[in-house]
Amino acid sequence: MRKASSKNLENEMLINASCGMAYTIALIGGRWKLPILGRLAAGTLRYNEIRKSLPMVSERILILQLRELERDGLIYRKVYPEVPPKTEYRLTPLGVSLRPILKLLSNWGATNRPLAAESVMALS
Amino acid sequence: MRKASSKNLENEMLINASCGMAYTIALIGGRWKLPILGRLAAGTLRYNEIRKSLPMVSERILILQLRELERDGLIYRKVYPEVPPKTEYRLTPLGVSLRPILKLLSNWGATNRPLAAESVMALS
DNA sequence: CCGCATACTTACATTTATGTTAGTATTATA
DNA sequence: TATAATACTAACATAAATGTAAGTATGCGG
Repeated sequence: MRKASSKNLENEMLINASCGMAYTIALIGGRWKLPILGRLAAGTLRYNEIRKSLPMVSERILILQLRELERDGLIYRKVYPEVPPKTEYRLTPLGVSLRPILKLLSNWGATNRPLAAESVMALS
Repeated sequence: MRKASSKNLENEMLINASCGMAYTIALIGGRWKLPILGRLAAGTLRYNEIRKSLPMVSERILILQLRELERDGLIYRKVYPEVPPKTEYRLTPLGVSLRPILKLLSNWGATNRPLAAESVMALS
C-alpha cells in the first residue's frame, strides 16, 4: 500500500495535477497496462483470455492493473454469477478515446525502437 | 544500478521490444521527463533554468533523467568550456518528433483529469 | 470423494525508482 | 582568505512497483 504522504507521492500528484501529459501517462504507464489495452482494443475478453495472451505476467499484477484500469474508468469489468466464475473486460468510451494516442505511441515506437528487437514475439 | 538479469527486467525488455506503445512510454515515462520535455519544447535551456523551473525536483534525479533523455536521443547536451560551467540542453529532431504525441497526451489529460486539480500550479 | 475449472487473494521477497544530504572542481570577486 | 557561481557526483535512505508462491470458493464431472 502506498504511503499516505511522502515527498515521492506529493511530487507525483503535483506533476499529474498540473501536467496533462503526465496525468495521461500515469493512467496507462503500469508495466502491463498497454498490452492489456491493446488486446481489449480488439473487443471484449475474459480474464483467462487476457492472462493466456500474456504468458509472462504474474496474476497478482495482472489483477492489480486490471483493477487500476477499472478504477480510472478505462475498462469495464462484468461478472457473471456462474460457477466456475466468468468475468469479462472491455474498454469504456474513455478507454476508446485513447485510441488515437495509442496509435501514435505505437507508430512512433515501432519506427524508433532498435531494429534488433523486431524478432521478438509481438505483444501488441 | 539495475540488476543485470531479473524477471522484472526481462519482462520489461520483452514488452518494450514487441509493443511500440510501451517502448515510447519507457523513453518518456520517468517522473520528471515530461515536464523537462515540455520546457525544452519552447527552446534551448541551461541546467539551472530547468532546475529552477522545477522547484520540487531533486538534483540527483534531474541530472539522471536528463542523462537518460540524452542517452535515448531525445535531447542534446552542450557543454561550454567555461567557469563557472555552462551547459545547454535542447531537443533533438527525434525529441521534436514527439510533439504530436505530447500534444495529444496533454489534451487528453487536461480534458479528463479531475477538475479539482486545475487550481494547482501549472508545470507544463 | 476427488480433481478440475475460473478468477481471483494474501503474505512475503525482490527489484527498481526517487529522494536526502553532503560534497566537488575551477575561476572570479571582494 | 573567504565566498560565490554552476553543474554536477556520491553514498545512503525511503518509497514504490513488480514478482513469487501458496492458497481460496463454488459447483461440475467422473
